[in-house]
Amino acid sequence: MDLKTQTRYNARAEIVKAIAHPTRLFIVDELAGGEKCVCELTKMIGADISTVSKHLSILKNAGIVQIDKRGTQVFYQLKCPCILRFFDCVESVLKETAREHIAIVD
Amino acid sequence: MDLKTQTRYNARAEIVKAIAHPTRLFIVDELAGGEKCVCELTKMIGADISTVSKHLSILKNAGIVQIDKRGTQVFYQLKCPCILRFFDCVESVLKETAREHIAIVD
DNA sequence: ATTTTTATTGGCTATTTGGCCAAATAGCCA
DNA sequence: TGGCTATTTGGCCAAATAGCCAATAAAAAT
Repeated sequence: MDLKTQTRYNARAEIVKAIAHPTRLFIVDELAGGEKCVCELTKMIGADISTVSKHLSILKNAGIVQIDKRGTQVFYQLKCPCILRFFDCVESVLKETAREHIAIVD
Repeated sequence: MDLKTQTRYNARAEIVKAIAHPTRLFIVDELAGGEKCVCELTKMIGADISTVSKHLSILKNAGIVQIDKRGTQVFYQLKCPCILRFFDCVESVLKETAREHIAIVD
């Protein structure tokens, strides 16, 4: 694998890694319904606000979300809703795996 | 966030984490063109075969690939080619980010 | 001007991940 | 059987990740 190919896959992996966390998947799913501020997300998630803020900055640095500051609040919104289509695929992997496990038991 | 929701997102994250690595993204991309055995992939990747084998087992445990043993070789193939569609989205995030960076310089 | 609210950053620890090497396993052929 | 090839597994270490708390920043309200 040459350097250029490697660099390309590194860049892609950075983006995938950004959503490879339960909390961040949840955030992306929530943002699908429209922008939310940090405190709203924090309430839903139930972790420390500093933790949620760090998750959001990971998503922002990956270019997946963008921010809009209004007053003391910061609103996050999805930049590429195409990510949501991927969730259907993840879901189908889960369903297929579940089906196979059932088949073994039966 | 209740326990059930948390469990659901944990399961999803396991799958996303499985492809959140440059080498594993490369493997998935290669398998898009048809099954490959461990040694073929190892040659392309240029890492230790044990390293490649571990990457493959991560993909297998996540339910993304399946194996077919023939003789001494183990062939891996994509189980859910829908993952490939997601790559287009990753690519568009990268392009958009690049465009913004250029806009700052201009 | 001080306080309050909202959010980010730094520091710390615990855990997970990724890579290599060495050892073990499994099938094939002489 | 013994040797060869292909693959997996275990052990170890270095690096990255995730979470909390405390400290800081910035805008709004009193």
